[in-house]
Amino acid sequence: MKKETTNYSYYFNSLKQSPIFSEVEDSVLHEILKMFHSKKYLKDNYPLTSESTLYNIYVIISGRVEISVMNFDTDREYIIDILGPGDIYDVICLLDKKEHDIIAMALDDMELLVAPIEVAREWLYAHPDFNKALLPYLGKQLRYYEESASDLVLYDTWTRLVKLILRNTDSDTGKLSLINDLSHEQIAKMIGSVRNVVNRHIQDLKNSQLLSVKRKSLEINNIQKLLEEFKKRNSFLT
Amino acid sequence: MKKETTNYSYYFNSLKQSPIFSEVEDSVLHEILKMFHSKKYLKDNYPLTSESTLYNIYVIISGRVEISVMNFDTDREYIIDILGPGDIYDVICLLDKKEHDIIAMALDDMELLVAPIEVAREWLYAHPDFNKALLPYLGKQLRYYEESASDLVLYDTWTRLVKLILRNTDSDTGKLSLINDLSHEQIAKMIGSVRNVVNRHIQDLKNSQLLSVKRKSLEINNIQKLLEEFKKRNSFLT
DNA sequence: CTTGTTGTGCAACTTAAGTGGCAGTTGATG
DNA sequence: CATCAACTGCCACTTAAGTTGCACAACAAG
Repeated sequence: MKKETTNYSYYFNSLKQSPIFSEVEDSVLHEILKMFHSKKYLKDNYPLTSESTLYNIYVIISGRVEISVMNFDTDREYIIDILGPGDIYDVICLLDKKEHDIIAMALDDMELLVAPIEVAREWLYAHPDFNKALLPYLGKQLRYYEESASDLVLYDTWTRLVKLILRNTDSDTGKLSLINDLSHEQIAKMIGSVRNVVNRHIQDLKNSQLLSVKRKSLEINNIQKLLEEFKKRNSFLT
Repeated sequence: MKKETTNYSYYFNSLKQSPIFSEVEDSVLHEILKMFHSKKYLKDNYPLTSESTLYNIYVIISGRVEISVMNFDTDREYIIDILGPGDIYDVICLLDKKEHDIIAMALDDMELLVAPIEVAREWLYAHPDFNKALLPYLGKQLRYYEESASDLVLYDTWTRLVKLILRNTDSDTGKLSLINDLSHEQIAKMIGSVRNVVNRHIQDLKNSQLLSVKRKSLEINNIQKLLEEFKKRNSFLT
């Protein structure tokens, strides 16, 4: 992308806001942005195929991508993660150069930056700031995946659902973000369960006045009471 | 550790065999080894506390460590991973400096190398070879955790058990390694199930002549037949 | 050799979670 | 504004997986 490109400074500032690029010096960031070009995708499209991530690296500028895996024998699906602005994809391919067989679907209309992944690997050595900022990002990913697996084994579906809700609640406003507009089906796939079970729990939470439920929208009524109920069921988690 | 230390060359060669240090130049590796000292722990001890991993980094020279998490309300335990010679612990703390609350138990008598973790963080920048070798290691970890979570959602206990067995089978000798001497209880905790269920499946596999079972020992009788049975139950995994 | 501990096999049972089905609602689309 | 697809709420039902309990075997330690 050339400096003259329309929206150049918009993309530059977007990168600046990503934790991975924010520590990189402006001059280096201009250097890096040179190698990117922008792409747009519409909601419900599949912008990041397993093939393309072997050769390209993507930075999300706006919109969300749902990353999932399928069992085609049972038609069961598990949403591993939802990526948003500032996230890099696919970080695993960046590290080990192997194919990563997943399904990536756009949850919103999206803007991405794309660059050859081999070039991004060079940045790791040419730009220590980039390298240095990537490591904590990887740590966060490792913790997230590790906790996902642990939760699936150690907690029941009610607890996993409420953990998901609490994790995505803005502590200031008390509003849900990132998952606020998902269907029960999608929520179920995020916690490794099925729509029906999630719906049962949501009805219970609604009946105990803890949640307000509308089509594709959850809202916490009383976060204190919700936390209390959570602790009652899982006393050891303090 | 000084060059004069007994077993210095033994430790040096052990590091050389770890994928993370094998690419590091000898002179640099001597530099690195300077900062380590060795420690021994006996089977069934807890060598790596969550506290100690904030300040220290460990490299396993011999023996295995079982990494697990607990739900103290239900007494359920999940064995996240088993680390062996060449593995670093705790890689997550190395990346993000935060506490990692897990239980690490020695499965064998063990030798470890210990160094201050802050020093190891400096190596990342001082020694590009070390940095470069760490990244694929992190990629492997990410894939492993991601697959663990996916498996828990997408596959039944039989499939998870057989996947565990197959993953730990040496493709040359056909023998089990790493998990060969675990109890059914431990195997269950690795696949997120319970002893009783694992035992049921193992009896079935024994009755179909696929496994030989002794106390704390599993052996595959006919890997071809086992793979066939596996495919029959999970046709889409080719 | 005896004793105690840990691991294994097996059976009866309970239950959380998943399946299937359907009616009613909502919102998007032409 | 009529139609259709997607989402939701609620049933009754099934089942894989987990629980409890116990007898016996293997091994380790004194």
